[in-house]
Amino acid sequence: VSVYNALIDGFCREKRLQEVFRMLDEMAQRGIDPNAITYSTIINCLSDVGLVELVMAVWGKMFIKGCTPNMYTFSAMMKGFFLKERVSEGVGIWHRMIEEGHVPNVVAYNVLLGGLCRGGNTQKSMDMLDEMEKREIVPNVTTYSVIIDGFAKSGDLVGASQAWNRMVMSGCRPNVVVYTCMVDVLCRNLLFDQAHALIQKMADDKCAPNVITFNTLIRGLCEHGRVDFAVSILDMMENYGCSPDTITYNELANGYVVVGRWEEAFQVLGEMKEREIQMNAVTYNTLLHGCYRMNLLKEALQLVGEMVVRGISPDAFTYNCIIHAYCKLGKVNAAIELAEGGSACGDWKADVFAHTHIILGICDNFGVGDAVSYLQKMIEGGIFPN
RNA sequence: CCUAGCAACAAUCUUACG
Repeated sequence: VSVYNALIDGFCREKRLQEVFRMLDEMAQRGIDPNAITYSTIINCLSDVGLVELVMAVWGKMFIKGCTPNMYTFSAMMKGFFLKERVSEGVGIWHRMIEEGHVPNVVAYNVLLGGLCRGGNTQKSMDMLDEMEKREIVPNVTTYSVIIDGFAKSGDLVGASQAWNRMVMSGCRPNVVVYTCMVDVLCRNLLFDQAHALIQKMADDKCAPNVITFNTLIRGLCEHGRVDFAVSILDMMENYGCSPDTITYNELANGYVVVGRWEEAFQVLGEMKEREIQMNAVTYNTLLHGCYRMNLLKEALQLVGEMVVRGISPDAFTYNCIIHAYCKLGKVNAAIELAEGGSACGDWKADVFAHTHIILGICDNFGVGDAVSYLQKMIEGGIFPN
């Protein structure tokens, strides 16, 4: 079993699901019973890729085979529901775990708190710290980072600060992740100078900022039109011995797009090539979006061509951006053709975003009546309107 | 009794409408 578990774990890390299930079959053929580790590994993997239905199928099969879930299994299950925002089902797993007499550990709590935060209940997750104390489970730095990130995502600086204080009071030392969450919440409150200062402070705290910390600040600045300030952060990074990565440059390109400075956005692409920073689909999608905003159709087509030549596959963002452009130009039929002719588009299938663009396009060009029938067709096609 | 051995948690980029 351990050998198979190790193999399954390897395939899981590479997201090679067919092989994972092939291993399971092979085990059955050889009469080797999967154990809780096997199921936990698989459920965790499926949860990570968002296949909740499959998760539930494996979970059910585990019971049929007479295998009992342990803490790892329950945590992996919860994570699967939470990542899909199915909070009540995740909490249901939690209660079942308790009922079956398991005493949750820190990791299980961290998963639960993360789920509550995702569901918009960050305050509740903060209150759970009391419950943890009662059960004599000591929150760790991950616990606090989950909560602080929850507050950060809703822009709640007061909440984040309270969680931070509680962390410090409990004697838990912040690490780079927690600091980065604080940088994030400061940025969301437009307190860029404080975010900048915090990065300097963390170094004194024997906690070196990393590329994610800087990217967080750069993203905040770019999002709010402060792209020049963002560019200056590159120097700061250098001082801290931190090299910009693909995401850094993608953010800067987007920063220029946001303020309509498309030439400089393209210069970012040039710089990436010069410095041999790997471009990815996001890089091209960002510029593509910029092109359409600025009505640069020739450049847009060139970009798609360059993308393909470099072996970067267009993804849903790419297709949706093209569909959006077609609709804006009144070429709704071309958009529909692209959405329906998924054959030439690899794995891609039109999603809610694509259909929404088309519906808006139909409204503008053919009237609401046709849009309603299109919506009807979309629903019949299994895509639910949001 | 000792030792070894497989699994679970956190932060950063791009698309519609608002």
